[in-house]
Amino acid sequence: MEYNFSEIEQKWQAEWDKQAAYKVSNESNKPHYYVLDMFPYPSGAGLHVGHPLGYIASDIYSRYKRLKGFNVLHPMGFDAYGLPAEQYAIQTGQHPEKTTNKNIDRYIEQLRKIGFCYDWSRQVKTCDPKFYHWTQWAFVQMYNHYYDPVAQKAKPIAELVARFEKEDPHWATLSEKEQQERLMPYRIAYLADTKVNWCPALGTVLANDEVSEGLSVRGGFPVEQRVMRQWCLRVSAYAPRLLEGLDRLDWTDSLKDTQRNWIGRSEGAEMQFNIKGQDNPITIFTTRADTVYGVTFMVLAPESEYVSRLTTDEHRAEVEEYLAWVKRRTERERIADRKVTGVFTGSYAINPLTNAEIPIYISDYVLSGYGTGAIMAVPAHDSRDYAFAKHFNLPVIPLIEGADVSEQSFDAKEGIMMNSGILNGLEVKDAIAKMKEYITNTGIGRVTINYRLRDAIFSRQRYWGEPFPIYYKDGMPYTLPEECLPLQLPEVKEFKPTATGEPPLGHAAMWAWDEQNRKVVDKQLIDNKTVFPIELCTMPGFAGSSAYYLRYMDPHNDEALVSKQANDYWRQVDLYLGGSEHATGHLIYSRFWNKFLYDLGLVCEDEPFRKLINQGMIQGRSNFVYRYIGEGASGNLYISYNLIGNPEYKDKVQPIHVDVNIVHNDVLDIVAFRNWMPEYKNAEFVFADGTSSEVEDNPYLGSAMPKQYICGWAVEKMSKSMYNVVNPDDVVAKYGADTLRLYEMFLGPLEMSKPWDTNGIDGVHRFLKKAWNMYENISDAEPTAEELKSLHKLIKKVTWDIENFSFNTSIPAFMIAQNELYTLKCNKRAILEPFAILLAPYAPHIAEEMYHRCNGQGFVIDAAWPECYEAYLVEDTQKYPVQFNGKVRFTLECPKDTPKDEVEKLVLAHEDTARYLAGNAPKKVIVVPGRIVNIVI
RNA sequence: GCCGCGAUGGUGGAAUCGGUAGACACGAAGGACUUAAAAUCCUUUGGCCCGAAACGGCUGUGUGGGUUCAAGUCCCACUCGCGGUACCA
Repeated sequence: MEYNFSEIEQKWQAEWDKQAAYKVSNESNKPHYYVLDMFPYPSGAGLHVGHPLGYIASDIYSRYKRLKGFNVLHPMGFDAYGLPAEQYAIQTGQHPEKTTNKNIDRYIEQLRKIGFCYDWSRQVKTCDPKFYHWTQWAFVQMYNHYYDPVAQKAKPIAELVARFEKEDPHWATLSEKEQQERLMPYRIAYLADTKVNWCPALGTVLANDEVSEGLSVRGGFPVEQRVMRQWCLRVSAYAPRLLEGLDRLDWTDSLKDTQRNWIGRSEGAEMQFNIKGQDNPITIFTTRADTVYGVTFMVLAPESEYVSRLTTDEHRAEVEEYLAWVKRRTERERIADRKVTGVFTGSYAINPLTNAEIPIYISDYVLSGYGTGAIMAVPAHDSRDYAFAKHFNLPVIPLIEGADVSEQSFDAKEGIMMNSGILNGLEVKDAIAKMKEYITNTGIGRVTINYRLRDAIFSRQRYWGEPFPIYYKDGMPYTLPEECLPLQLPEVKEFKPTATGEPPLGHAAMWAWDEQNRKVVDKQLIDNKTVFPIELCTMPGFAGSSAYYLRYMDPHNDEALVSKQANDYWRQVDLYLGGSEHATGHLIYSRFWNKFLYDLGLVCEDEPFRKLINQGMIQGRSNFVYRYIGEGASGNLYISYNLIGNPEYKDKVQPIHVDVNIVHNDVLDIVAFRNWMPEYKNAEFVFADGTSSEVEDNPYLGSAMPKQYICGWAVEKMSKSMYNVVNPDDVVAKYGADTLRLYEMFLGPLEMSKPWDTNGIDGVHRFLKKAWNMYENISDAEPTAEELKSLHKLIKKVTWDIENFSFNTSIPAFMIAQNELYTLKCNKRAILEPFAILLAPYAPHIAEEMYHRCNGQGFVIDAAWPECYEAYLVEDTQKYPVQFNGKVRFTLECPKDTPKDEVEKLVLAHEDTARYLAGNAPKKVIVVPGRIVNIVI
């Protein structure tokens, strides 16, 4: 009976569809479990074999949970807004919606072939007005709330207004515009002039997590700093809760650490330094209050608000020149060229403890966005201050005993203080505490906590994103009424910025808000009395992905993002799978967004993702042919990889990428190679045996055997240009979805990055074939002890593996069990039916067919997970009582038919162990698996 | 620089609580079947050594130390690789 995988897979996929086997209900008396994959951005290239890795893992877990009797929510959708579709639209004029939908269709088709148990009826896509309705709605809520730092939660802006009305007699006298301006800095979604990452090539601003080393993450274009009026989200207000919440999550330590670093909590103190000849002091932030006696200068960030006040007339020209120079530099230049620069302001500060006069400088190594944008410089104990001091010849005062600061600073937070007045003789840790106490008591400063996490810039000067439900009246923003949402993305003639530099929505004709009639109208009607302009920016990519997991709970609800009942039932994502690259972006924003909704009482859990697993990246495994470029080279001759180290070819070959799809087990298909590209049409080879003739005479009948050309290989990123992209469709066509699923898991631990190497897929395919063959003539006979042992070993192992996400080690267990059962010629239903159920999460199609061959009723996906009975696993052993040195009596457990002299040998072999055990008097210790030594004294 | 992770045969990897290192698979070599090939099946496969034979000996998990009756696993120092982050005061 042949294993016809494509027939089996098509049959069961159709059957599951027909019976809506994966449709999930929100009403069930079963326990609930929510398994989620990070939804993909549907790129034009389609899925490659790396994408499904996490999906397969989560699918296995979902199916297992279902077999364990849970009502499992396992949905899939699409993060449909994104730059590539818009860039493509600018180049080709094709509407991004069209290309996006096309890509989504392709993704769905590819995903369906792999046999995932998604409830497709719950599919979401972020560019659907029914979906972004709730993205816009959440934004409106953020606009209408402020963060109360005392209560540590978001509250309606109306409460703030009420407070102003009550406490501030001025409030009533303010104009509406003035009132709005006053409220703006409190709102959770607010407009502000901020320094942003502007990417000229993309024509948009980017969030911090979208920039890496001065280049945009998408596209790698240079980014520069600019001050612009932008929508921002007050993520920083949630920093303490985002940090604290990590302790309650079942995430890996490395991911939590990444988030902790990104949030960047640091305890320190703000201190005030008086300015010589001025009334107002300046405030600095430091974590080293203990070093205040060693301050020899102060430094301001170039953008600091103190700069203009502290610059004296005689230094003004020099300062302005420096500021202009700093402004001209791109972020990238600043990172690449880190030489010491700076300029003296002409002013002096007074050290509050020593009363020394210390010069105030400006330098771009101080950042305006962190702390107060001004520092006290302690060159002896900070390497950056040290470099600055050396460059400008400023004094260095060592504060820690025994620290040599003649060559470099001593940055470590340890040692005994000296030259430090009241702190002398104290350990650094105690000195910090004492100085904090001192400055608090004297009013010089106060203890504060600083966070590195900044507010998220929420505007994008792009077309393909969610429009802001905002219009402008008298220069101030107003939200559209909630019942008018969603504000649909309008059509535009062009996807580029307008001639006047407005974002692409500037091209939209129907883009004005008629306040009285509550509808979108032609922008020519704008009169700023009843008809107003609408916001031209759109929301960033993370807007739609921040709460999508809630939408799956109740995807067709037109009244709310998610109903109270649906949210109360599913609560939160129990298991979330995705790449670790989202650690500082999506996973922060989602947590923030969820906490905000929690504050509003709209969701019942304040953390969205209880357990999170990062699957590793699948890298490409490229293959190479080696073109001969030595003497007399025709440019047409390719040397087999095993020969390129030989003297005649060494350093005379050039590696060339070859399509991995025409290479099998590193052996090149030479016919396919010649047909691959015209330039290889006449390719000639030196084969693995060192000869050039393509065939070998066959001793039988003189027919010809082709010879082998071996390709080299390397691990690289999976990409078209390296010709190492493997398409899951091809693998499914050749081996079947079940083999693909099994093999992706077999490749290695889920969380590790590893190259995709098709070599070896035959192994798991063979396993399925062999397993399949056991299901030919099924008997009702009673299983033997051996058969039961084999099965229950497998149950124990596979159950453990799935619960611990160690999917890769299950496949060998299946192979071993299959082998044992095959050797026992086992064809018994009592064994084979549970075997099929165990296999079902991994290889659902073949398992379904196997299950039905055992006369299983219904679907295998609804069967009950078999239970492991330890009684079947007991080793067949016998106990031998032994005397040792006349003092210690122990029982040796070993296989039943071990001869007597063998037992004695075993005892002697463990003499040391026995002696040790006797001395420490333990009860029972495993010496060697299967041979247990019980010591009784 | 800082934080995190990793290093085991020709290859991917296993060893789940400190207890027979190399499971399982690929590849390779040899064999069976076959006119031949594919498919399938069987044997061998970390290295070295002794031997007529073996349930034989030695060595072996990046390097150097340590703890332990026992270390791939724990501790210290280092080397290399990967990922994140970077003037965060």
